[in-house]
Amino acid sequence: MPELPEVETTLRGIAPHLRQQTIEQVIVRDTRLRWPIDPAWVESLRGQKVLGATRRGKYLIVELTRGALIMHLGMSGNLRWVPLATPAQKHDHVDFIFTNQRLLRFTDPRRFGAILYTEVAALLHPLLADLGPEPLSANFTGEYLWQRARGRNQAVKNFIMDGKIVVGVGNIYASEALFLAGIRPSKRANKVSAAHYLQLAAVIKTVLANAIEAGGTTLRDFVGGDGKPGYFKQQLHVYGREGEPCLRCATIIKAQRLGQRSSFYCPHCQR
DNA sequence: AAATCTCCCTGTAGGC
DNA sequence: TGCCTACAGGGAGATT
Repeated sequence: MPELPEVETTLRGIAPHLRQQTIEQVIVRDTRLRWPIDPAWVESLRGQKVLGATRRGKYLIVELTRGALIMHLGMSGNLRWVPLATPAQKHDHVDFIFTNQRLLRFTDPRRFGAILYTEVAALLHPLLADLGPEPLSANFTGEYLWQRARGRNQAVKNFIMDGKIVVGVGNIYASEALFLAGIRPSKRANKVSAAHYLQLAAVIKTVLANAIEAGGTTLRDFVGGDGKPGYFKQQLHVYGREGEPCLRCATIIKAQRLGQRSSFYCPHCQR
């Protein structure tokens, strides 16, 4: 399921062939994504040139001559290059065809994903305007996390999964980062020490960077912009390992639901 | 303001 | 084999 590393992997896969290309045609087979796709702006895409592609949190932004596409992969989405005229399969909802005869295809079985168009600066869009810092940027630090945690009584796992605090940390990497930092997921955010937040910020950066390096985590059906799966699953320490021994101390990994999400931790390594 | 809850959706796994 | 149910989860929006 796409978290920040999977979105970054997608971006890196699609970006090289996007730049300076002109949209020739957009085929929408199903408008029913997170928000319905509006046929009015779909038509306005024709003839627009791609100025660049970026990422903000888990949102992909494709800057065009007169606006920008904002895309989200949701739970099960992927965006990848396929050979022109590849027959559309079930859940292949949108095709972008460029004048160089390349085909960018958006697939999303669960349809939690989104494709939006904005004529103002994408970063000012309501969905993006209030997002927290990028975890891999220099202004995301342990000091910042500790400051934001003052007065926060929620579980630290939910705290770091809040996009207003920091973007891109989803359920898998939150569990992994808390394991690597030795912090129990259920610990109240305002009870975590400043020293532990320094650790936490550092491991969030490394776990995300390593996952990007591995091409993301493919649990079931994720593929990057080049259509290939990611290999970070092999490096997961606790996620999905309930009942199995901790890789560090052999204590049995436990699962616990926090904020309607399953969380995994080692009772011995994480306090 | 902060925290929690509900909902959107389909594929898969497990029980019978 | 098929039917049924539970579960997975990003995150916006509503509610507490």
